[in-house]
Amino acid sequence: MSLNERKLRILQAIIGDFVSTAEPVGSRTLSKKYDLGVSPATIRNEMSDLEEMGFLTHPHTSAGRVPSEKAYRLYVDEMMGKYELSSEEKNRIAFQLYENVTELDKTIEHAAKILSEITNLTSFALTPKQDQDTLRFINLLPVDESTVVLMIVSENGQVSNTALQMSMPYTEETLGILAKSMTYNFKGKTLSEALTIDIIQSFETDIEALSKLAGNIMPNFMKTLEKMLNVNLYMDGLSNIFSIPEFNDLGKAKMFMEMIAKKDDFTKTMSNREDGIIITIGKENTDDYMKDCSLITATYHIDGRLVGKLGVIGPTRMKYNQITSVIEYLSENLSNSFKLTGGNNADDESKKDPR
Amino acid sequence: MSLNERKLRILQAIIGDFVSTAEPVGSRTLSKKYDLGVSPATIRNEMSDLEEMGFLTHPHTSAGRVPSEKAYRLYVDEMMGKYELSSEEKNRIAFQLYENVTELDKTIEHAAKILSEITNLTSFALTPKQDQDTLRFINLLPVDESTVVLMIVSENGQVSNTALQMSMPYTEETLGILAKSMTYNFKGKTLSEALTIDIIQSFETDIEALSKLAGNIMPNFMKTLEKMLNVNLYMDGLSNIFSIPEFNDLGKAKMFMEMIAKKDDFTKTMSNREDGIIITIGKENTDDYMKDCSLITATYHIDGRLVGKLGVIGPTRMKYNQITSVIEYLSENLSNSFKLTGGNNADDESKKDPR
DNA sequence: GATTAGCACTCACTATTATCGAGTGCTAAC
DNA sequence: GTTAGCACTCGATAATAGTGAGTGCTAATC
Repeated sequence: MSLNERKLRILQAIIGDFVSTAEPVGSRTLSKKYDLGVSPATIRNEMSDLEEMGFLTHPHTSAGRVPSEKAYRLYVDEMMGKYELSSEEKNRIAFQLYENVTELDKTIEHAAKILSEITNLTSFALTPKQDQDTLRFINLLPVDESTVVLMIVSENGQVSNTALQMSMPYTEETLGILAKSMTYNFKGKTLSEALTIDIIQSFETDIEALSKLAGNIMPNFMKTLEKMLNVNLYMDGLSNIFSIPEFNDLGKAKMFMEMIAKKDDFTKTMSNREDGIIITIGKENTDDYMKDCSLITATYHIDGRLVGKLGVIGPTRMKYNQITSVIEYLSENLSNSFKLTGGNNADDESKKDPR
Repeated sequence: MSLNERKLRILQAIIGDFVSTAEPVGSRTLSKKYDLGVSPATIRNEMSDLEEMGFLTHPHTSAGRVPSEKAYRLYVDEMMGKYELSSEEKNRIAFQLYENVTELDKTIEHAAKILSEITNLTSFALTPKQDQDTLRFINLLPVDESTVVLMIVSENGQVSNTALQMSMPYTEETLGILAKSMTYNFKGKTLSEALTIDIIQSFETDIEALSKLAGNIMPNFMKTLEKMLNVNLYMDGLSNIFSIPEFNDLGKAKMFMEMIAKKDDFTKTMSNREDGIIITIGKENTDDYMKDCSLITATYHIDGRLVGKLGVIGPTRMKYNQITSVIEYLSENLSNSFKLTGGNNADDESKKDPR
């Protein structure tokens, strides 16, 4: 038994219908809605074959057919035509995204929002892993008698600072020397490399004052480095699950929410996914708790190097073609938007110094 | 008809029972579970009185009684005994909170998490409004030929910086003069004051190079100020709503989620609430969409000045006494934890410079 | 006069049964 | 190979009866 042209057409029609209605589709409906040129009886025979081949299943004897995960995989790999984004979708992505380009994190957060609004699914986005970023410039600035600001600038332009309340005296001069020396020592090292070095050791100097100052500042330096490596997870469209028939029962909705709420696990799973557009359907997902969901993720680049992820999670029944195109377009725009602001500026968020 | 001792005892018993079971409570149950010293028939009579007085309602004729919002209000105002936190609760708050004191935003986020875990409700926390914070120090640092970092330090220790990609030449000297002049002009002004000044105007100088440089930097300066004023909202325990009988129906759960998902509205509502511990029950809430919920919020202080909010939102049936105590204890600890780290340090989160 | 026992009545909830119809699978005719 | 016809399946919906927690009233009791 082979997957001839007609079988493929029928399968495609079933997938299309089921994806939009969420109802098992029967032979009569199919022959009425789609111009297949054969009678329901013939369709029934073909369906029966398709079921035998594993592309369709039966919720129960007297129900219509439902595509299996194997069918979705076939669809995604071979049958899914290119989806052309509507101009409304394109505008939305382009305008709303550019409108919000100020700070990386905010833009990423916003991208997740747009994505969930267009797809009506739950979306998420990860900020780039910064572990390939290298140090470029370190400075220590006296603000007043007891406050020093430690500032770190990375090659990618990440700027981080920490207000230190000093418990020991210092002079502007020693600070300057220390800063220069730190820059000299760490420039060009990746953040993770810098972290693995025994930093305090490496700063033994003969000048006692300097060595003491270094001992004071280094722990904070490392803490800050750690923070610069952080990946942030943003999610949006959580309440969309209530409009998805698959989760139309409290137990399932709850499971979904709980899966999503474990941010650490989720972040890990997502950052482990390969680059490019990746679609995993149902049981293809390695995590047990996602066996009922499909996941579409894409990578976005900044400077052709920094890599973040964004995507959606939903039931296996989803509009793979539309969503894939939207994610693709969005991730391209995201990459571009950061290129374009190049000549301009980039901001850094600020935090409080708890005294 | 007066609220005599016995009526109060009965009312309290009903509230207590209903709060923990979520089931309308009947006279027989009441007389069995609580030692009220009277028969069900008497209780029925009293209940009937309490209903007439507006403290109880009847879902339907043959059901038990349910406390009205008026009853909760009475309970909260007059009958609610002091709830002593269990040592487990205390430990949890104290340890878990201190464990995480690094950066204001992270700590606040963590506080929301602890709160939702202890109360099993949805919690939220707002970072402080910074509008009374004043400027203290402004600096411009050359990083390389085309990159300058604008750094702003506020009196509260907030540190913010922006990596600027310069489109015009500059010297270290002019940068220094401009920074000093900016500090001189803005020191002591609140962030919001600084924002309302026509900043560019105020920087007309006779030195052309300087004036040009200022024109280049000022827009970014203002953007950064705006960001320093931002209030962030953190939420946790969203999936808790699935365990609350009141939301045990998809429609209601959805409404709840959608209400919560409008972050901007929600943030506004919360920051408008008065200081101290505020309990609003059902229709007491001014926002229409919260008419079925109760809200308990508290204020936390930092440096006796900076004020943020945290609280929980849930059904009108909630453990007012426990939750109030937890929130109170948590907000105190939050205020203290920032005092205690005083001698130490405080970090600033870093962001990416998109080029 | 307050309290309580007794009892009829109410009404949500559950289980049971009947009905309906979309859909299949088989057979026989085209 | 395709199709019409038809019996059969089974989930979904509606109708019905039964159950029990709970009330409200009345009359007896303390």
